[in-house]
Amino acid sequence: MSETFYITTPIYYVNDVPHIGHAYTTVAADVLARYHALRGDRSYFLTGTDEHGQKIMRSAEAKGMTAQELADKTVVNFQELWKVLGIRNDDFIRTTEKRHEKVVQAIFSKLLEQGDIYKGTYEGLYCVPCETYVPEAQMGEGQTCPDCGRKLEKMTEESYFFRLSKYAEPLLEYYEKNPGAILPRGRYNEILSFLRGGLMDQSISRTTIRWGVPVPGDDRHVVYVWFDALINYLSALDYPEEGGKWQTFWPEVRHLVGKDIIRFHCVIWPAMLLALGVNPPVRVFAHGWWTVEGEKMSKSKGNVVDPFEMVDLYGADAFRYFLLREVPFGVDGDFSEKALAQRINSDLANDIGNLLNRTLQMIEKNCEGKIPPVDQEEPLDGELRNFMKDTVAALDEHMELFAFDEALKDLWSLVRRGNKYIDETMPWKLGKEGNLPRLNTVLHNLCQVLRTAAILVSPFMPETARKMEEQLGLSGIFEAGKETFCWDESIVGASIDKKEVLFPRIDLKIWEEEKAARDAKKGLLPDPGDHEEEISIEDFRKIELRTAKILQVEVVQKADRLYKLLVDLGYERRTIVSSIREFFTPEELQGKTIILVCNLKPAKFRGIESHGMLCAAESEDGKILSLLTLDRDLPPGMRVH
RNA sequence: CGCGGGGUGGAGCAGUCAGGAAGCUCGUCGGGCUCAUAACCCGAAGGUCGCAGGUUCAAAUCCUGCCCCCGCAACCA
Repeated sequence: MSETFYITTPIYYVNDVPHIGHAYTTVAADVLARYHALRGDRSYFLTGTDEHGQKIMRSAEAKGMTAQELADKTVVNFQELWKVLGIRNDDFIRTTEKRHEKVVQAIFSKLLEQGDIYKGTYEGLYCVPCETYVPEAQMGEGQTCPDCGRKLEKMTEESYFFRLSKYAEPLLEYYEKNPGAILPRGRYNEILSFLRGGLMDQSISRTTIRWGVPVPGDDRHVVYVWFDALINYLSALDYPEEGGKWQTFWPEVRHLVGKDIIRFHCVIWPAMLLALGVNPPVRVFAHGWWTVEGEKMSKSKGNVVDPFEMVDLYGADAFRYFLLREVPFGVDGDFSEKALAQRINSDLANDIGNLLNRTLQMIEKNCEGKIPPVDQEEPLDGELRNFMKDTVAALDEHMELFAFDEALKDLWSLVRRGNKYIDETMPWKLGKEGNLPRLNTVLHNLCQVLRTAAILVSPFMPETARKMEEQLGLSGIFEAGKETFCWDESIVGASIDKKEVLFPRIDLKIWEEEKAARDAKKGLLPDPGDHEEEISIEDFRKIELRTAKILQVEVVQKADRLYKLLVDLGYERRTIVSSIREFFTPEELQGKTIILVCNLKPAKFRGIESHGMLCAAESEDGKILSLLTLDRDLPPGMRVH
């Protein structure tokens, strides 16, 4: 019995360059869609781009383009990435397409007509230069704009409103009946408590923005970008056309979203649908966010993960595998290239790659390159077969719950079972003993395991799965249907085609060097590693730093590197000893204002007591020393913070 | 009282909703094997489950209080 699934990602804002987050959601959706295809379900997988709104228009202007030109140019980044990542979406929708705009307008008109949209006035604090309303939560101190820091002004403008308030109750009722509609559970609770707090009507049009879908019959207004964007899920299915795809796939929806946009998808969107008389989505899943090497991803840190680069370096399949295996879907996780490299080694090279390789090698050697028949069964074989069955079932359950990491763990336990089976049966020994019937059986069983593994891994790593099929000398295994997932007698006699290993091991030593070289190229040096433990501001304040003027410089006798300096702090004069002779002449130092650590415990050098330490930066090779000085004039004795 | 996530053997995590012998991956150590990508298989060491109370026959799990970390106001999934 085949079911239908409509799988979506959010539509991505074309103002961005695609990063790991976009890749994550889209890969997850792709895996889901491929898995359903594998099971013989009918699935429809949509992704796309959100191209309207203020930000697009402004960055287009800055580049001397029209908004449409900018969108046309940047949408390609996403489409390219999906190609590179092996994403097999059924459709790609852009909110600037006619097919979308006309649906937005149709929905707007319908809701206006039935009173779910009404005209009112919007009041808020507005930043004139930025041309944007700033919600209270985002305002800077004293009602200033978070972007430009200027004072906000109270503005009133005409706006259309969506009667969201009316739907708090119906939504609550719906979710109480359908606890599976929002996953994971924590998000469900979050939305419920939000709904219990009641809802306010939402402004859904703007007169200050031009780049958007015009409000039908009132083109001083454009539809606000969120109202516009959400509708893509329906417009891509030809809603409300009679016989359109939406009638097949709605409401068996699986919306995959980031946790930040869950309110739009679990409150506003289903409310819009209820207003339209359409059932809310069956399931919205909010996944977590990635940090990078333990830190928040940000452009300024320069640590944004470029998916193109990752695919380039490690291959699309390994990247896809890592994203879904490393972290439970729905939880925040950390992306680290080293962790990726380690997973490639242990999971992909050692476990699955090696299992294929060693099995094929033995078939080549002992069976003339053809998958042998079952000649002599033993109890252990039945156990293996049961294990395969159990794996298929467990994986199916986990996929249903979007527990991709668990599903992969299930599959890997089978791969490990396969490796263990080799150890238990010792086929190389069977070969030497001439026990061919048993050897054939063992190798046959291993091919069954590999076939099953190829099938089950195919949604996650389509290219790898294809290679496995090819190397096993099989064909059509992904289309054969779920009844054949864990056994197919007809593989006997297939001519294997052993090729290069699936995943070569990464030499971590070499990898470290190459990584350092790459980072250097990006303008990032390798971390020197000599960091101190974190201190509090109180700790720092304990260090009394002051400006000090160098009055006199004397060479310290019987010491090659020391100067005795007399420094002026304004309120007192002190002697300090400093080992900077190889870097400066006395004349260079004379009269300079430096930064002095004043409360350092005095120490004796060559009999001279030093009452403080000057601050200087040293090059890595120790050849250059640079004194900390002031970039404008200040008298001595001033505190440094 | 802003909101949220988290604190479980060396590292990274699961387990907490529905209480019942502390689990997984990596790493370390020892052993086995030598078909295989120095890969595979087995075993061992290592944990007061952030702290303090409470409920219970029984608490990582439920309750109360506290401490610490990390996100959210910005390119953002």
